[in-house]
Amino acid sequence: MSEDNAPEIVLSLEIDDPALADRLATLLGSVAGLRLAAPGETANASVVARDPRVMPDDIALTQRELDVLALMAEGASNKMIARQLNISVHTVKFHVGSLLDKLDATGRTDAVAHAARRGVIEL
Amino acid sequence: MSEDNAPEIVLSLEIDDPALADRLATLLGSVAGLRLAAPGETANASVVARDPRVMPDDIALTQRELDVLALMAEGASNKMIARQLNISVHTVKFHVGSLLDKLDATGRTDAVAHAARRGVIEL
DNA sequence: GGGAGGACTGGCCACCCGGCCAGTTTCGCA
DNA sequence: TGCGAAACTGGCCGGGTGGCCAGTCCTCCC
Repeated sequence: MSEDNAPEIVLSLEIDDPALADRLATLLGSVAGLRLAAPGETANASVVARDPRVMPDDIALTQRELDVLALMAEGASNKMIARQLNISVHTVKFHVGSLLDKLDATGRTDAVAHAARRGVIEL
Repeated sequence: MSEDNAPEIVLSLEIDDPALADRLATLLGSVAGLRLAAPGETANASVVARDPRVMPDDIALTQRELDVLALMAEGASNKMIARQLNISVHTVKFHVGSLLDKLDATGRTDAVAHAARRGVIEL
């Protein structure tokens, strides 16, 4: 591997959709410095795809709500989210309120748990 | 792209090891037909790396902390947890404090997210 | 017997959270 | 051209949260 001392990255595929798995295998198979794991081989990382069936009725969250939700799941406070998204704390609270409403949650912790449960977000 | 009607595959990276994440981002970023997800964006698939070093073992939580953690994941407030466990709110806050410390979390939401990520609790 | 750790409780306090009220702009759609 | 939806902002306020201090019990173990 010449002067490149970094070893190959071994990737395993955990894809439900056969078509997507095939496309990814093709795309990733031709990348130098990267290799797909042999059956049973321990990989450095896995490519996982959540089955679309798990997301029955996406609870119609807006893009902004999704942004806020993602940051909430990181444990960010309203102030941090506001800074991150370049909006005011009030706007964050507005979106959080909508989130609590749509996700039928009693607080931000509950909202993140519900969202993770129904696959809206990935922890 | 010509006759290739297949849309881009959007990949999100969930890698603990910064170095590995960086290498993967570089490698995957130059693959045609494939794109890395923007923050908060919903991806077709995720590249996850469970680094053994990052997961030392179960973080030695006491039974009481596990009780509190489970109720926290249900979105329960300190007052609710106290009632449920027949202890005072002060004791709940004491356990929550230990949880935040052991899970390296900034708040209760972050704590349940971390716990769920490393399999301490099941959502 | 004495030390260590866990579980438990209390007070105090700054800050955060969520809900309420109010308003604005922009966009698409009927 | 109006009308709703989405995004955004503000003030106000009760209650929740988390960090600090303090203490008491109990059990396990050296």
